[in-house]
Amino acid sequence: MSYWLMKSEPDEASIDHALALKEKGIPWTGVRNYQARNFMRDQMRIGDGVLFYHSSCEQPGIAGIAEVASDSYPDPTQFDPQSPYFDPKSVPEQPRWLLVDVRALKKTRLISLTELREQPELQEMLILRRGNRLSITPVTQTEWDCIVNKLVNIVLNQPVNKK
DNA sequence: GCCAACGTTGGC
DNA sequence: GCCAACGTTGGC
Repeated sequence: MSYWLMKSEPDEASIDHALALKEKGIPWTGVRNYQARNFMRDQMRIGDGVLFYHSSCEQPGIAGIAEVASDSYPDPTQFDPQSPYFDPKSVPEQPRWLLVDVRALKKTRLISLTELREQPELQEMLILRRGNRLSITPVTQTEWDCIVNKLVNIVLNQPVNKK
């Protein structure tokens, strides 16, 4: 079991959108980076903890707690010519892009990058590294504990990532 | 809108 | 397979 940080532009899929679809989760469409795809394809497991991050917006930061809700499967938007995520080079026989469903568990107060940078436990966090653009990054147990227990300080009804 | 960082493309 | 040019990301 692992932990992840996943970036979403709130205009497209905010924590509120995700919470509205809580039961089934939201399909994490639009990842078009091989490294991020490989995380979903090779390493994510149902029940993994997810830090739901709002990016490219007025207040970037962690906005909620979620969990991986499905195995990986082909991203349908790659085959849709009307979609901004359409990839003409991908064919259904051999889909290039995969996604997982993400189920939102809790909306949190917004944890800004500034606040994250202040934490000694988070000095090595990938999202805080200069120039990091990866939309999906692994999060360590220490980083998860710091954010969930110390900064957010919430009790999850349904514990993430505990069997 | 700037720009650093880094991924992708394509000519050779 | 190299690598310069170009495109994208995303905080500020």
